Amino acid sequence: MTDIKHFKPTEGELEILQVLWDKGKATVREVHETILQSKEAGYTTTLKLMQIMFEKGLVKRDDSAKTHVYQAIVTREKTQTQFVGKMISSLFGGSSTQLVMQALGNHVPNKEELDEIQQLLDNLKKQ
Amino acid sequence: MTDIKHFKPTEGELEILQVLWDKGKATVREVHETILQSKEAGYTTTLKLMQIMFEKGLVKRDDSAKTHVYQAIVTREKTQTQFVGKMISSLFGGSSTQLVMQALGNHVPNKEELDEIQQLLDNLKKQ
DNA sequence: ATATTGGTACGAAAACAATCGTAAATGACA
DNA sequence: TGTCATTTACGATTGTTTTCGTACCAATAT
Repeated sequence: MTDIKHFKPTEGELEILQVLWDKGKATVREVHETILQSKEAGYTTTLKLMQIMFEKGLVKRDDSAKTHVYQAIVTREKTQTQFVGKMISSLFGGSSTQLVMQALGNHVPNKEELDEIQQLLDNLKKQ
Repeated sequence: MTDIKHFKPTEGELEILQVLWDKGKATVREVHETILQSKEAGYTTTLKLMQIMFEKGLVKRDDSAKTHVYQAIVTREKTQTQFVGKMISSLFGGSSTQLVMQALGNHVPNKEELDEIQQLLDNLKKQ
């Protein structure tokens, strides 16, 4: 039995993960600069949050140089699955189809997206 | 300009809303009993939460009798839209299609569901 | 009448998350 | 070497959400 607990990232942690997923690796400053583009935040706030994420095992870091370089440990896919699953059960009565209908109904995808979904749908039908 | 603020329900509030949406109307006890089926909780905890939701305007209540009867004000649909939207932007880089793919890929819908989605897809294509 | 039962109100504590000020460490470089 | 800028470390504060104890109230049964 492994001792790995999988925390659900908080909202603030999610913002940081988003940046790390995009960039692959990033320093606190890089993450902070990115986050600044969409909201007010103090540098040490971001730093502290990333330190906490490190303690939680959400990210790893290379601290061989003065400026630490962070990297996400939890994957985007796993986190998406985690949140989507939670949402389906807490808000869509367990029906993923309901969620799909909601998402499609409220957004209006373009042709490429429609084709992509159609393709996935065709694959599912073949089983 | 209306003065209506739309709060994002917390996790605990969501559990209660779920019950109210299902039942239409319910007393604190009914909500509490239902919640007990899936997790530990004290009665006054549920009560307090529902009182807070009342103050926030998430629910209304009939307090003409000793035992108050609660009812959701926010709709399931609006709340779903709110959460799905937030999730798309915070976890799927703004692409609802990505969310749809995720949900479908991880669940495997049955034939009825597939047909339902296909139908919606067909409608979208006609535009 | 009074005890019992089942309900509401409410304040306070506990748990969790986010923010920030300040100190100490590190490295660049005049 | 000594100063400056940058960074990490960390504690404290603030804000929010959840939990719960206790008081109080109303209806009912004894």
